[in-house]
Amino acid sequence: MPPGARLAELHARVNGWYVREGRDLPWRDADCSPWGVFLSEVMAQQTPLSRVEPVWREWMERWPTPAALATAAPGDAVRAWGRLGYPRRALRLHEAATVMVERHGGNVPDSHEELLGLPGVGAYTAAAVACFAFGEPEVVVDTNVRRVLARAVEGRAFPHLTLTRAESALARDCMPLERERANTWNVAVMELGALVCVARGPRCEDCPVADLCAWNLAGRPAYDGPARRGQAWHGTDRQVRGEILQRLRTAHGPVVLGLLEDAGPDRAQVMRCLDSLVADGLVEPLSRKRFRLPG
DNA sequence: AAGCCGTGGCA
DNA sequence: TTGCCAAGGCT
Repeated sequence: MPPGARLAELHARVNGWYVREGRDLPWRDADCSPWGVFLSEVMAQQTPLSRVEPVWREWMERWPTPAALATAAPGDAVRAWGRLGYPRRALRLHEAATVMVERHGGNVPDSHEELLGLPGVGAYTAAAVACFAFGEPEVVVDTNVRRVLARAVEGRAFPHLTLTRAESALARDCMPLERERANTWNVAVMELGALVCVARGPRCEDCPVADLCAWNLAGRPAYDGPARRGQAWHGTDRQVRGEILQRLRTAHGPVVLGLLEDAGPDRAQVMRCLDSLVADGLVEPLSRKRFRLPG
């Protein structure tokens, strides 16, 4: 990307904006544990932070350390997950806590590589935890960062459908070299994407780099790439799985099959979804006709 | 590597 | 109402 002076200006503006406007989220507190950061990153996957915060507080109070969660039944994690969505994340969090106890002395590992070895942790989460919990200058690329760079640098309304090598390289090249600035930059760009450079209705009037933004300078041209295919919902297995799990969450003990069969209009589909939930470890069959969250 | 995996708010 | 989108990961 741009020559050094332009890049330095970008860093100064974005980092300065973040210091003024960044949200005071609990996992951003200086005294928040790495476990708290780890929890927040997994909960935030594909999930608005407004929904994450109350659940995060409950979990931190109930399971303040990896060891505490590892001691709980996986089903307790699934129930406490509530309706955050993608409940397999709750299961993986429980598994990750177990791995931390067994292989990392009960601590969240501090390297990108070790973090990547944990269930439910991919490139983004590993980088985010290494950076936000341990100060490592990893390249953090999430949907917000991708959108900000697509606009500010590439002059496009949205990034490509999938993360490309070129995008990762661009993100790396845009990061400040100095360690502390790099750490602030990572949160700051994400925050800018979350609050100002949003997907729909970007608030360019409030953007600290509007006069440096390639997309804004080009007159904010419309997105011209391939259509982003939205995911269907009504009638899908995901909807039925969600309904089955919700019934098990709200029940306190085992639930008989008869109370699950009408979780969707198609009984065959419901049975298929029940099987897939069992296969995923989200549901435990006590017999052919009684089910509960995994104990 | 495209498709699947929840849920709810907002335009 | 319908579709889009949200601090992605896994197969």
